[in-house]
Amino acid sequence: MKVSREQVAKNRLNIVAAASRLFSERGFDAVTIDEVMKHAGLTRGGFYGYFPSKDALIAEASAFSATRQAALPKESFGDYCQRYLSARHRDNRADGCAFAALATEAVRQSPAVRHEMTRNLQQMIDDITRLVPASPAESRRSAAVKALSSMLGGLILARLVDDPVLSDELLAVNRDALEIAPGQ
Amino acid sequence: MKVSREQVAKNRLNIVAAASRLFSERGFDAVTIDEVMKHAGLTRGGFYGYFPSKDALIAEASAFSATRQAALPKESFGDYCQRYLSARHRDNRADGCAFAALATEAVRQSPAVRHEMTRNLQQMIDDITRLVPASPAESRRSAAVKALSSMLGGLILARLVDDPVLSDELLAVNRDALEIAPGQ
DNA sequence: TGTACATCAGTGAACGCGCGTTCACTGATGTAC
DNA sequence: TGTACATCAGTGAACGCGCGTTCACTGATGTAC
Repeated sequence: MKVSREQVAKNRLNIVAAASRLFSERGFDAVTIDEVMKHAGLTRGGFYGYFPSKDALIAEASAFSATRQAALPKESFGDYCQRYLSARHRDNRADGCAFAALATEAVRQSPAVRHEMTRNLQQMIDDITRLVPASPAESRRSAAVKALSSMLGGLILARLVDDPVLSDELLAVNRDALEIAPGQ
Repeated sequence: MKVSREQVAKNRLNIVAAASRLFSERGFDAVTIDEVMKHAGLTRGGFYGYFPSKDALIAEASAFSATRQAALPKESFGDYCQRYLSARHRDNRADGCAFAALATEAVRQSPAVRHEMTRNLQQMIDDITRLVPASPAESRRSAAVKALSSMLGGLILARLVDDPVLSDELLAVNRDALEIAPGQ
């Protein structure tokens, strides 16, 4: 069943996109090639026509996931922070920030994955730096790095905890901190 | 080869301690029962005399790891933060904070694991709350939650990134923020 | 433009490895007398 | 206190399942004439 060249391009994209979502939702190990291919509308065996290994897919999916949870074109710093630290983002790992979903396991993947993650983080820092209102005596970039760190930490903890009150507190406290601190 | 009762108690502790270190270092999935038992000085088959399953060990190891990276008895808030965001802590996952090592994968473990993690986090927040210098217009607890979030986020990102300069920046920026911000 | 054929994307069965788990056995512990 | 025996912690081989990966085959695509 050969397939047209455009279909091949679409299939490849579907595979990467499905993988990216599934990995964020359940982690690299728990997601099987079989599942990814099913979500992409194909079957297991076809996978190796697109990628030489699961590792290669993980690297590609890592690069792809940069697009998710990026700052919206005209979003303010405050809006971005509110959105990042929202209950909605906490409860939707699949479509959310890949760092918050995969950071502690990504470290142990191939060097290619860490490299893609690093590129994505650089990009994200740059984006936030552009958004962040300048505050006296500290560079915008430092403010961006600080904001990103606390948002990430807050979201990760809010997801981890099995106590809804504590989870909400973790989001709210960090949200408040970001609203006031940078003087926005 | 029956073994004395005290030896049994020691063995059990060794198993949990070895598991806790190994899990922090390489994640729950990558560590095998075989490895844990070898590190505890025993062999594979003996494991099921102590625990009904790997999941049960993970839960127990999660409870155990609370002791690691706790605040030292007479440590100041500043010292604690410096230590948490040190290159040494970044480069030593096995003995470091279990949240920073396992947070994103712990979410998907059994409810027991999440519950232990939640207990540990409550404890950690309480400890830091006691340490944190009061600052005007915000409760000590909020300051503790904020500090913990940014330390965790900063450390996780510093570990993830494959660029040593960026990694150091992530530690340093968050360290500086914590030194100044709470007015210490 | 139409036809014949080579290419190759996709299929699904099968392979093989690793790891969690089980089990029959061993021999030291600790209890009963 | 000493001896005989039951208990049971530990061993290591074996089982079985799941998943990454391979492979022979199929049939639609797209090229050559």
